[in-house]
Amino acid sequence: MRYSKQREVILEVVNHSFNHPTAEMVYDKVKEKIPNISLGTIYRNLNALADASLIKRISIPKDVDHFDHRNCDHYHFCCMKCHQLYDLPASKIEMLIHNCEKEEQVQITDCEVLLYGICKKCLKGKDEENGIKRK
Amino acid sequence: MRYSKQREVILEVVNHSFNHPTAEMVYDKVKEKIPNISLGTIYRNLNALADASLIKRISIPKDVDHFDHRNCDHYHFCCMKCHQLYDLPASKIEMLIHNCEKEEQVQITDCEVLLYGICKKCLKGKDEENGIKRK
DNA sequence: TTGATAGTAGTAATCATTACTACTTATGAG
DNA sequence: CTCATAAGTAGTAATGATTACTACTATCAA
Repeated sequence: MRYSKQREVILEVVNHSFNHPTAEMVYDKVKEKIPNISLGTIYRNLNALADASLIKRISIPKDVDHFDHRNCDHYHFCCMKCHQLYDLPASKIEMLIHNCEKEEQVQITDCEVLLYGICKKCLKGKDEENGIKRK
Repeated sequence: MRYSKQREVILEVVNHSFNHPTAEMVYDKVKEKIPNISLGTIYRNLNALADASLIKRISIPKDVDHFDHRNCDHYHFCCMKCHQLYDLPASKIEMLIHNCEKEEQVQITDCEVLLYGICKKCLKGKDEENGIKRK
């Protein structure tokens, strides 16, 4: 993979975003630095970066893909009321993966745990404060 | 939700499928019993059944949605080589969910664990035997 | 330096999914 | 039972996120 300014900025934007941005959201951020960037370039590079395991792609039912910087293992919680996506700390996942590799004789390279429910805010009835919504 | 023959057959097809069918695959199966069923009817009912928690929707990166009968808890393994989706038995998930609810003060209603890697068959170099492929 | 080729902007095409429309069916109140 | 109402359906059109295409540009190894 050869260097490009566009890809550098896209990676930087994802790495500095803590809201699991969609391609569209990355597009808006990158446009601030490269105003004439093409949406196709965003998609192509997000896919390339995810394939190269430099970022992570998160698929959520009935929603477009989100992307996430790839630091240490963690998992995700999706609120079914405000559709906000939250990070949750990893703890038991390593063991789960290890067990699975042994018992099923597969080789696991990646893991996505998605929990669904109602977030703390919405449980308190403060859902109207949240920003990110599903279409 | 009112009775319809179409929805009954769709639910029956999903419940008797052990290959995590897509809407298209359900469509093909249902057509054997109701030849003039509409694809829109399949989508509408799969969504209704998933919303009513009678079946489960599985979202996989770079793939269309799959559906699954909803029996006891289990999780999924997606082979990155043959793109086959496998069931894996649940074991540690309950604990993980319980911990998370306590620590994060959220209410969890559903859980999807997706592991990625290479399946047993593909590790043995028998990938050409597999059927289901991504676009 | 330079040429092969990966990357890009801009636009058109794709295709899974949803919306729409006119018709059909389930079902519950009378 | 019967019949009005509203949920469901088939068939088709529309949507919209994503990808493909094309002509141009930039990277970088030799």
